[in-house]
Amino acid sequence: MFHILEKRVAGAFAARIAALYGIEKPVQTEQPKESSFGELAVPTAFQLARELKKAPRAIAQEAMAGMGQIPGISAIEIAGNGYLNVRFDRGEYGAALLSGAAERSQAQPGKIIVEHTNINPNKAAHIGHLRNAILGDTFVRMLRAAGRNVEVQNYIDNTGVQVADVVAGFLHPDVFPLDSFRRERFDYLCWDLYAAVSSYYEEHPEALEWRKQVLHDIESGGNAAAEKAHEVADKIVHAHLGTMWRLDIAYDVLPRESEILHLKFWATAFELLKERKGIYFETEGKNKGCWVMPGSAFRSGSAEGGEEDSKVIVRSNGTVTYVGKDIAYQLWKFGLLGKDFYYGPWHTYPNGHVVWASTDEPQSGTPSFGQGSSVYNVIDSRQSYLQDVVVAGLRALGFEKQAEASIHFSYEMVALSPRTCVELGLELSEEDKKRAYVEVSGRKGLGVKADDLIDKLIEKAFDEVNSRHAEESADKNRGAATAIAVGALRYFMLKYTRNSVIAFDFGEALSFEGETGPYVQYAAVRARNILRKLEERGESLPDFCAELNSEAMARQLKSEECWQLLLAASKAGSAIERAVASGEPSHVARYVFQLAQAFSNFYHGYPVLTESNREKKVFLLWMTDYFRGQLERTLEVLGIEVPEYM
RNA sequence: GCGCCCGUAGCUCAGUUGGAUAGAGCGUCUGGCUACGAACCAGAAGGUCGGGUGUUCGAAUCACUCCGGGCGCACCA
Repeated sequence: MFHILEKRVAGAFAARIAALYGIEKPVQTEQPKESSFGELAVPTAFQLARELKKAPRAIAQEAMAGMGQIPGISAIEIAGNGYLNVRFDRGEYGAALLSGAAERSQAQPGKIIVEHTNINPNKAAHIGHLRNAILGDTFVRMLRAAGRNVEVQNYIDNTGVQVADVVAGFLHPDVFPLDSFRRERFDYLCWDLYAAVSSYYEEHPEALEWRKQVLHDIESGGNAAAEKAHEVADKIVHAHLGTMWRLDIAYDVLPRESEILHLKFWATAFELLKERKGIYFETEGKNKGCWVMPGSAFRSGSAEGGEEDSKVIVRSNGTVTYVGKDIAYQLWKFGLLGKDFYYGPWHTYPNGHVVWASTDEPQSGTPSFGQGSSVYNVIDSRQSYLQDVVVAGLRALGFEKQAEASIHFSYEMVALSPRTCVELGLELSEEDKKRAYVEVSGRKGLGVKADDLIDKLIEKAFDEVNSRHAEESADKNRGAATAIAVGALRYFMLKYTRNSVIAFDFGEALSFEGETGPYVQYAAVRARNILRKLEERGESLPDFCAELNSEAMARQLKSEECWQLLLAASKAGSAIERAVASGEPSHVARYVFQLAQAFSNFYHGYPVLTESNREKKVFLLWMTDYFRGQLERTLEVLGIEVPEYM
């Protein structure tokens, strides 16, 4: 509701300024420094001061003088040197919230593709992958809440070197006897095997021949290595989908590299790139014999930097690099390749949603994917260089609009705090101990597995729930504990802004107090409890619309404290909209925490059930119900469920 | 060497894109449960926004510079 008035006020001032000075400019609104100043502040007079060569205060006066009535606004005041402070009509505002006016955002045209997770299918997922998937999934939820049409893709590199390395491990049981690994879970076995193979390569560089051979076998197909590669990748993808589903993360389609190869996506893109001179054949220097993209295409600063800066797209042996395939894939996402995958159902989630995977066999009656109008690639910031190359590829082909609509949704890595490394039994060098954090490494097997972390969180939450609800069954308590664990984890990954490095620390991640998911869940649970207790006392929820008109609202909202609480609760839409605009899920997390704080204040300040004044009691019950709804709705955007009790 | 990111309370981080007196959580110290559940609430202490110069009505935010840290810059992905 808040953002509707925000827009209305901004629009009214913009129109006024256009009429007064002939300046067409969007007007910004902000939160006043003090709540006593009003609900919205308009700093526009300051921004116009230079242009108009006038004192801000004078501009503010002129702007206000001819301003007609704005619906829902009770007063506008000039403050300080030229702030325009706007006050809402409290009664009307409350009544509008009660009637639920215009809360649904209308659908927007075009499809947004969000690609996230993208884990190499050769080992169990770790906390770094969790940040990617949680950020991506939450961004998807934010977009959908804002009325956008979104398709979720999870790209599977099932033919790459990482899979090949694990396959090489399986093919050499003499060197890597399977008995020497923990085998209760396939993805965990591969985790250890991958680390073992990687370290074996370090000591025996000649063994790298295995990798080459396996990659070659995978490409030609119809042999033991190719067979094994399929088995490994498919099993691991299922494991990853299972891990992510624990966190309520699902996908629409899994485009796989094997089909990009078989369906010759690259060959088509290659022809286009050659034809439109996006890449050229290098005849001399270190890149002799390769097809390369000049550095000037994707590096802003490099003035004809020469071959040093250029990026090899096709190797001298004729094989294509990952970036090359990525360009083809990106073209497909926009529907620019002139080719499509075939699709087969890969997995059906418990809620009935089907995730499809690409295949190279024609199928009938399958849905269509791709054809996006904009594309978000959720990839960590270390790969920004490669993302720049992909975008440069589109640009070189003349797809300027699509290049603009290709967004690298980047985020910083998750590292481990030195303390957590010690807890994991990892030996740290002296210099690592002094660092603020230590980088995770799949190759070294250095990291925290996603499922282990989730298990640990559930275990701890289970203890907490049990200590409070010994009367409930273990099953029910485990259900609540799971919701709490997921809430804690998702919130932890979302509370930081994207470009802040997370130094993962067990102590912090396992905390359920303060700025955490469980704190917010707790607020929602308590709101529900009030409403439940009402029924237990034999009363029923009043018909709010019948008992509260705008006069009653105005009377109740004269209380400054109540008004501020309600105002805070009504800002969910505004918070989500800002978060979408800035592409920053942490803004939503921050908001929901403030929302929970506001409710906790309300909870302590106003005994609802024992209120003797009928109008006030109805009003307080409505406030409780409104808070409950806002908390639930916003948590849903964060992918956090509210347990029955906790 | 070049490019990107970061430096804000003891610790971990926000700061609505240049706005009014810089905010949270944790930790520390005080106080509050025969309860709409204390996974909570109230209060206190804690700051040269890394240093400097500049831009203007106004800078944590923009520019330049220096210091300190991180990450990239493969015929790996």
